[in-house]
Amino acid sequence: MTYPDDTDAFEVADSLSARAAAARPAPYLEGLNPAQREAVERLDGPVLMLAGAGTGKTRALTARIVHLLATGRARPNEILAVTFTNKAAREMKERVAAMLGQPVEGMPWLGTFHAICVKLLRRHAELIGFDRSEAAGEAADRVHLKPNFTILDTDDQLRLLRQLVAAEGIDERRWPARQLAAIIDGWKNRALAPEKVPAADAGAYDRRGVAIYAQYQRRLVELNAVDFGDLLLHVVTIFQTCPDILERYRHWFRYILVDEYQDTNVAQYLWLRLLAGGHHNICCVGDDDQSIYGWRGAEVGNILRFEKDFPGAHVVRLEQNYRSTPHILAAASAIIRGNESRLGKELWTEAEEGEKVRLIGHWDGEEEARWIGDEIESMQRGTRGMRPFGLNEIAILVRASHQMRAFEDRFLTIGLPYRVIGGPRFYERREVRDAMAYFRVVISPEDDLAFERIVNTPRRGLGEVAQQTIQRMARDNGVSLLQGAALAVESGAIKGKGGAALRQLVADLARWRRMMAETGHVELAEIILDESGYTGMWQNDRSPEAPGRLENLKELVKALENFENLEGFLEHVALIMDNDSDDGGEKVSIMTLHAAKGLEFPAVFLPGWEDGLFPSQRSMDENGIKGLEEERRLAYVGITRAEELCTISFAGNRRVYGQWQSQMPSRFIDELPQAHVEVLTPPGLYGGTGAAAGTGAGSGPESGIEDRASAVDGYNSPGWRRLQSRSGRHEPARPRAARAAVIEAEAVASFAVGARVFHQKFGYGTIIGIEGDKLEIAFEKAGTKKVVARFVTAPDDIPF
DNA sequence: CTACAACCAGTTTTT
DNA sequence: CTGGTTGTAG
Repeated sequence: MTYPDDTDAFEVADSLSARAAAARPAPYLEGLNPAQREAVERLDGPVLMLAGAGTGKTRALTARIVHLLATGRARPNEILAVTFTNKAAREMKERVAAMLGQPVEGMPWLGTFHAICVKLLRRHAELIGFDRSEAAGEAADRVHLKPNFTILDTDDQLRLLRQLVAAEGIDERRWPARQLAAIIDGWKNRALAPEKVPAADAGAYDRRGVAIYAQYQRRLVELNAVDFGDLLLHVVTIFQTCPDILERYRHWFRYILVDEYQDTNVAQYLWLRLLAGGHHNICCVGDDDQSIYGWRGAEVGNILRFEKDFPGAHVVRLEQNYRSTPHILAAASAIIRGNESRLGKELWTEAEEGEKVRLIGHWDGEEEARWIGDEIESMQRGTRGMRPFGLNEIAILVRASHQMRAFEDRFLTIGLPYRVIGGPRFYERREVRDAMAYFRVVISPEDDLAFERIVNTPRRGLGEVAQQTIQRMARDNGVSLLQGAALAVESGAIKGKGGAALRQLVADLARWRRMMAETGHVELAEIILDESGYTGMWQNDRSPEAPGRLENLKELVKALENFENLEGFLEHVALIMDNDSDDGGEKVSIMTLHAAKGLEFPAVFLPGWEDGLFPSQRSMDENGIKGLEEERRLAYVGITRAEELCTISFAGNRRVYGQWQSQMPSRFIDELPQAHVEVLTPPGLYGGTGAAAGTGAGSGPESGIEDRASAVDGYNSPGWRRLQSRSGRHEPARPRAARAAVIEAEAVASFAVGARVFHQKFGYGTIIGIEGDKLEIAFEKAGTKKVVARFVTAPDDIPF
């Protein structure tokens, strides 16, 4: 048993120890403040590094690793350093390398929870499994995971669950499989295997959740697959049931470091406790005030409880902030002080005063976007006595992604370059996943989930019936779907066009598989996509997304060039969902508050501070005070992203799902400290339409001062009431029910050939034919369609 | 089997 | 409003 990574990277440690022995001052300790230095040098026993926003946490963390190496406490491969994201892992690797002055290939255990668990699980896969007796009288045989298991993504996971749910005869409309997937995820986040799910959860998913969960886990093992949650769950299970293995790793990992500890879930927490159980040399870095992932299983409690979990723990507080001005810090501190459950920390800085946090209200979301667009343009030139800002220095941080659209629309019209960070990831896009499914089937013909995905994509005339035939063939003969398909072809079980197409597909797959030996993988990928008809499918597609999808396929093939072979590529993709394609030009960044964590910008805009939107109504409804506190932490994260200039805004009216709604300013606005806030005068409030908005708005004389005090005081300011009174302009005058009745009455009357009408989805059009209650309408934008009459109104009745 | 209209639900997101 | 899913007609 020599599993821990024994690859030698000892020279790094040796050369460093040599340097340390020479008694030269350690360069990596220079410039650290006392708190940082303590966090670096206190190597033994449990340490909690409470690192506020912008306090140099990564620097301390990397210095600590280097210090461990330099003092000879551990070799590079004896340090376990865990992060949440690949980006963080990469950054840490780079910074350690930079500090060491040489690459860190010898740190195999620096990575994300998931990546490290994959490594561990590949070694011990066979320990995960279950006993199955084939039939009565036969000896039980054990089905277990193999080291080459595949990692399913959420899509595959869902497809598998759907099958199980359907087999149970459950109506998916009442009980969506998606919901069950979330429940199972929740259990896995808490490290609960099916048999450990508490009785309190027995009612989940129509009382059948636990049973299907158990089936799902078995099915995964049969498929030799795991989902993301399993990576943690299985390793925890192994540690819990195999003391000898746990002991081995406890010994091997002499020092443990954890980044973003406030984001750990129960499974990760158990994992860490098990591994640190021997020596307790664990250093957790985090900030309870920045825990914003409760909704996906993160437990703030983990960090709040640290000192109880690890008796004798040393808590080091990093409170000197190197990022933001005093005004910004004061605003952030005032907000976060509203939270009860926190360990308590007070950020301070030596930086110059700078600008106050700016607050501004608007009529509606569009005006907010317009104002921010104008403001950014003037900031580029330098405005209000401030230095000019480059677009790369500016970010807009929103609570919910749908807020982004107003900005995108506005910025497109004024030609302001922007980039959206986050959003759908490259490897999650349909075309990319389809293409990868083809690769998967070629590499591993027994990958049933991938086969299912591609068997009728592009359309080959293999519908539900044909696919069921294939599945029956496979099941009856105990073989994979692909082999089942081959049997179906030979036996002629599938007739006609579909049969011929399937024969072709099976032959193609076999041929591509043979080609793997002599053809380069990039070329092979192109051949597969081309000959399967997949590329052609999108070329023939007239929908507006098709060109983009073809682009993505090209990009995918290009990405292949960075790998030795297809297998290596797929392994990489399973764990890494990076999407860093950017031309690097000067652009404003738009992202969610969640996506902004860990980033910083000289100037930050925080729009949409309205009750219900931020704090989010749903968060408060579902999690009460805990939900509100998490929202407050989100506000804290948002403000502390700003280095020099932070602008908070809210709108009096906002369109929510197409309906106008009047909004109340966020309760967080009340929590802002007046002394550190400057209230800007909303454009248009003192005359005009907002066209004159922007540049000069804040310089208004007394009226501005009056508002400044009152708007921070609350919702009763004159300025705010004026904003509210304007909201009426969006509301249709007639009550809704009356309006509907009128529409119905008039609509029936106006249905005649030649009449101009309006449809919710297709817009304006002219009636060109009538058949019973169906109208044939030539729409101006959407072409000719047949539509049920009640979905159509005469345009005069359109209420706005 | 496919295409298209109707229906419906709708934060935050990483691995 | 919008996108994703479901139901039905050809």
